[in-house]
Amino acid sequence: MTDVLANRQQILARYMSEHGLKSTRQRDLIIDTFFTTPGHLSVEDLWSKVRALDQRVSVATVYRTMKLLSDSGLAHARNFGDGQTRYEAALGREHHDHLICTRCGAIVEFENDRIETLQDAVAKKHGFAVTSHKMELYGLCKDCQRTRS
Amino acid sequence: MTDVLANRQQILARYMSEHGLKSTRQRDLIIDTFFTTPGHLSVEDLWSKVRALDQRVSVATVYRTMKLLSDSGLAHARNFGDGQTRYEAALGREHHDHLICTRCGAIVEFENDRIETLQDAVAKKHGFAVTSHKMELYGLCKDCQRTRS
DNA sequence: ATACCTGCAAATGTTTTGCAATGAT
DNA sequence: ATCATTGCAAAACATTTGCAGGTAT
Repeated sequence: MTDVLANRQQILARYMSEHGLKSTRQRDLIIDTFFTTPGHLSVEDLWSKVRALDQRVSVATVYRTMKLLSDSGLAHARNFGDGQTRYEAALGREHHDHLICTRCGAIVEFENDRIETLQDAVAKKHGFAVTSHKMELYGLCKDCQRTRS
Repeated sequence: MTDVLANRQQILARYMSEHGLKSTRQRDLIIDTFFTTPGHLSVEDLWSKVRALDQRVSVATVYRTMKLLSDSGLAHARNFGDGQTRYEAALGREHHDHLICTRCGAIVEFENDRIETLQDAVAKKHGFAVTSHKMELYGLCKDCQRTRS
């Protein structure tokens, strides 16, 4: 876990110096808050958490910072069909996919190596050099199947 | 092929009568254009095609009609990360997934039953009743790998 | 006649951007 | 000093919606 943290900071530091980016109060706070909050955060979610700690941070900066993290590869942008982009930490995590409950919005993560293997085979067959992929299964979670409202 | 067409019209007719919907010049033209155009159309794409045939059709109506087709199950809404919703015909087609070239935007469709089977198993393991799913592989297509611009 | 539909323009919700001021190195 | 970064408000998008007039059955 310490390794992951050190690794992340290293990647971020390198990325920032390579791109002439600076460390600022807002940036640091946003990045810190993002990486210490589990889940799939929308910019709005993240903004409200950040503002609880420092009210002098604008949404625009949160958008800009998350784009930065996304470009540097430290965060992944996800789109679960609710109209807003959500971000999740990318480093020190295995690749995984999602089950999404269409009633309550619950998101469950899962990994399946055999699916990944098959995906690679498919890509190869079509001559694609795949750099990323996403897979989402939509339906009703256990609880929502019970509660037929 | 004739079966598919007949089947589609039947489903649509039933859906429309069940929901008290009417057949109109705009609606018919939009639906017709949509089903006779292959590919993954954005509303903007579809609108421009429709307007070439009848300039008196507004975007709003195209949006409303595509939502209707989507609700009736005759079209699937897709989101490939370029910011607009794309629609594809749903009937008379096997379920399939997509390979998307991140440079030229090419979209290749594929099917893989073994992946589907594994997806079902995953969902079952987590107690989900899956109603739909999507899987997208992003990368460079054969041509774009060659042309390193 | 009675709903339903349409076009239009205004509204929405999310994300981006121009700009002058501020901040980091 | 220099150049990146910020907040703000305005702009940009894709999409939705209210409403008055038009249309299918």
